[in-house]
Amino acid sequence: MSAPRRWLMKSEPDVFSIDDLARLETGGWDGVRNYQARNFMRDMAVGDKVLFYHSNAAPSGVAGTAEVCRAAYPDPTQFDRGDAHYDPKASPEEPIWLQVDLRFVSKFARLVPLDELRGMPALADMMLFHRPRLSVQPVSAAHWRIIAKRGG
DNA sequence: GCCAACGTTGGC
DNA sequence: GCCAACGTTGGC
Repeated sequence: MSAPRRWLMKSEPDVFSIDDLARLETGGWDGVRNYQARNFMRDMAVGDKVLFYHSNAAPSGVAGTAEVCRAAYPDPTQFDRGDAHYDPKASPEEPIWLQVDLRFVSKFARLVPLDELRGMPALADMMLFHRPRLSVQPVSAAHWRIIAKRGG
């Protein structure tokens, strides 16, 4: 088995925060409606490590870590007419959107804010800065170590 | 297959 | 809440 890969996944803390994941222990990452983000989730395996990023927050930044506890499967909200993420083009026979489930691992002693990440030359090629709207993205082991150290 | 219009993300 | 960036849709 290959070493677990590393990812960054964004969530608005008003909707679902690191504290919510800590309380629930596991959570489903549904509602992703972007093809590139979906494809990254398709590549995930159980045990992959995830930086939990708070977006649209004050401040935004990396709040903790999680791990993939269930590999990609069809996101049921795409079939639910009453759901904000309903997709009329999807069907149970031909699903379009995927989700993974995450298990809480750690909450950082301090949130590592975006502007701090941005100020670090060692992180300059993070996808976070070059694909600012991508909500699921890979993270190198080196970048992971730097960020986790900052989080305490 | 181009590209304008539109909708959404996410920093601030 | 504003709005820039950018992904997606749809007319042609």
